[in-house]
Amino acid sequence: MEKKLPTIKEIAKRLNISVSTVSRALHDHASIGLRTKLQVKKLAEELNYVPNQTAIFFKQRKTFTIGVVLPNLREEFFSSAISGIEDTSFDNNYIALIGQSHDKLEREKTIVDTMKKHRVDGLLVSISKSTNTIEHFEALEQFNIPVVYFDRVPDAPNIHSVWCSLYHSSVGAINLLASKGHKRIGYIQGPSTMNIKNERMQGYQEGLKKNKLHYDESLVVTSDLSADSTQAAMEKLLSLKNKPTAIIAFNDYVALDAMQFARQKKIKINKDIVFVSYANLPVTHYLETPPMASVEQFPYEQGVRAAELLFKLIENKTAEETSPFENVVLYSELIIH
Amino acid sequence: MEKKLPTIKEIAKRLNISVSTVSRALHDHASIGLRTKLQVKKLAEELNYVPNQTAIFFKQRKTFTIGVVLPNLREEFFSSAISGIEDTSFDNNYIALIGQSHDKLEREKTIVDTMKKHRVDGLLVSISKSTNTIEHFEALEQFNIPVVYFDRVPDAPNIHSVWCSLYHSSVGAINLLASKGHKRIGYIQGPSTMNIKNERMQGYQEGLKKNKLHYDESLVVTSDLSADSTQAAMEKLLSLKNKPTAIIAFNDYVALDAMQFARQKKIKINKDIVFVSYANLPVTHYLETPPMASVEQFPYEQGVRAAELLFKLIENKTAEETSPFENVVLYSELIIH
DNA sequence: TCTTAAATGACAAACGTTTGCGTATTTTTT
DNA sequence: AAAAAATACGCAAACGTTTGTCATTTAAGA
Repeated sequence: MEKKLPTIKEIAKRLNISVSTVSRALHDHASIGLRTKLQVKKLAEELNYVPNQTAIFFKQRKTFTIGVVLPNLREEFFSSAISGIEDTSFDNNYIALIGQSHDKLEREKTIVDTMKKHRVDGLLVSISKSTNTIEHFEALEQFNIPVVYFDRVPDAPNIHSVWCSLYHSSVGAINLLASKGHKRIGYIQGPSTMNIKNERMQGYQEGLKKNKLHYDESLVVTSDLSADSTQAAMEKLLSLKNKPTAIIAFNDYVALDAMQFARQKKIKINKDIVFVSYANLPVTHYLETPPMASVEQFPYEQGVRAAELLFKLIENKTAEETSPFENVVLYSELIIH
Repeated sequence: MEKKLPTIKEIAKRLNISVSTVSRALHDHASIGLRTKLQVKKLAEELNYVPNQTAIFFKQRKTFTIGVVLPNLREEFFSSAISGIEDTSFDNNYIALIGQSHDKLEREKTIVDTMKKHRVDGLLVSISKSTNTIEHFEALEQFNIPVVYFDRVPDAPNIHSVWCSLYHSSVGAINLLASKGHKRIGYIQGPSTMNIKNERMQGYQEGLKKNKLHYDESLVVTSDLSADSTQAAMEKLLSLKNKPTAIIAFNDYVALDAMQFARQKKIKINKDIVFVSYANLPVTHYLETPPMASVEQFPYEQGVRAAELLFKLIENKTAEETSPFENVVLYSELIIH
């Protein structure tokens, strides 16, 4: 039996007053007498009345819900980010809907569609690897749904975004390595399909230049981030006549895979080859031979800032102000282990 | 300007037909002529019409939304679980709202309240460490909102749950260690406040008995799971006149902290002391000296099963069938590294 | 040609709230 | 004591859909 929940109407009927009076009484409206207010509240309590938010959402045209779409919740980076998003949402009385694109454009589109249907008040997005168009996000403008991109930000004008700049830390990594005497510095880069700024590479090149080191293309290899691919990339580096003595890895996982492979090849980590990587995952602190340094990208903080920006946009929207495009840049930090 | 979105009403007006006709046309109802259907669909397309789900949710009394409340999204265990939950929700056309209790009962209650307001169709819960009552969940029954607990399941009757049994793997861990000749096996247990079954301990004791080993209370120490607390626990174990040669740790993080502390004390991991722990985090595979074995608890799978069960309950509810309480038990696996 | 049935579509109620406006009663002011 | 103001509440519309019921048109059967 789908038993009906108590409504405002029910209360009105029992008390023989009108629904509007009940509604106002519940909201402590000034025009309702004290006696009535108390009566209404008492009965509401007794009946276990809870306002039907779906009705309210519908009427107010506001859901206090935001959508978060990102590639994969299992990646520590994203789960930290969403943790920040959830905390911020909680503080602002919003709640978050989640969707994983699994790096598939089609799925990303479906999710956006679902969230649109659910009439989210705003959207937080970290785009998938295969996202080569952001039309599906831009279409949300029609619906007055602001979008804030974070971390994996599309390279497009007129967007709101929060991301973490890796440029100076990348330069810093090279400085660090150069100061230790390294001259041959390899770089395992990520897949090129990613439609985002390539600050790691820019920093790498700039760092080399600053330290008067030669940029050698053979020292740059690519991994699709899978273990196999990373191994293949390492193999290339290790087969060079002039091997690198230091390697910068796209992220900690790549570094871990690379280090494991190196160990198999009887190479001593932090002696024969040192590593620097990105992300600064907590686990690296437990390693006996951790990467020499890691670039912290503050995922939690990014989540917080992105959510804050989104809420600002949502408020502004209601206030009928058009806000200019805002792009928040956090600065990564090179953490030396 | 809050520009109004196109509605069914708008379409009706433009086409000079009634809203009901438009609605039915859009739903391919049999009683609408082909001509009209095409006309309606064409105009809907042109206007970029999207049905207002909040109106539909409201009317249908169904939101196709589920709530997920768990302690912390940053923990790999939970982020994996929620990944499974999201994948399953996606396949079933549901979407998930998330809330982190941060192991605080008060916050857990607030979240449940918010989700109730949002009229979720069901709830997935992994209780917080400080949850000593489940009244706030039981109250959802009134609202016809089914609840499925997963992993951290309260020790209460008449609930639906999905969890992973650790008993046999715990026994198995002792068997493994005993077979390697270990006679002094320490155990770093988790906080006792957790209101859930203590299968690790039961397995520990049973394993000892089976292997005719003495249960020595001094070999059992407690950590609140923080690094400091784990270190203190280790200190106790290491200060015993008769030190353990093997240690079972509450989870991988505890093991990692313990191992790090042991290393500082110049103890050789896997030589002087071996570790066995729970969770089987991917990162342990990258360690030079990983725990000897780890108990895999299948968080992703738990999420999937819990979501599946919840959807079943939601459907049944609509079908007016009362389903008996269902408790799904997955079996952990002792993974030997 | 007349009756009947099928096809097509309009009307209106309902879902639970909020809110602008109007009205009746009471209180205050002069 | 009459007028003005404050107090307390009801009426009805609106938000965007879906759906049961009823009315009209068209086609088909005899």
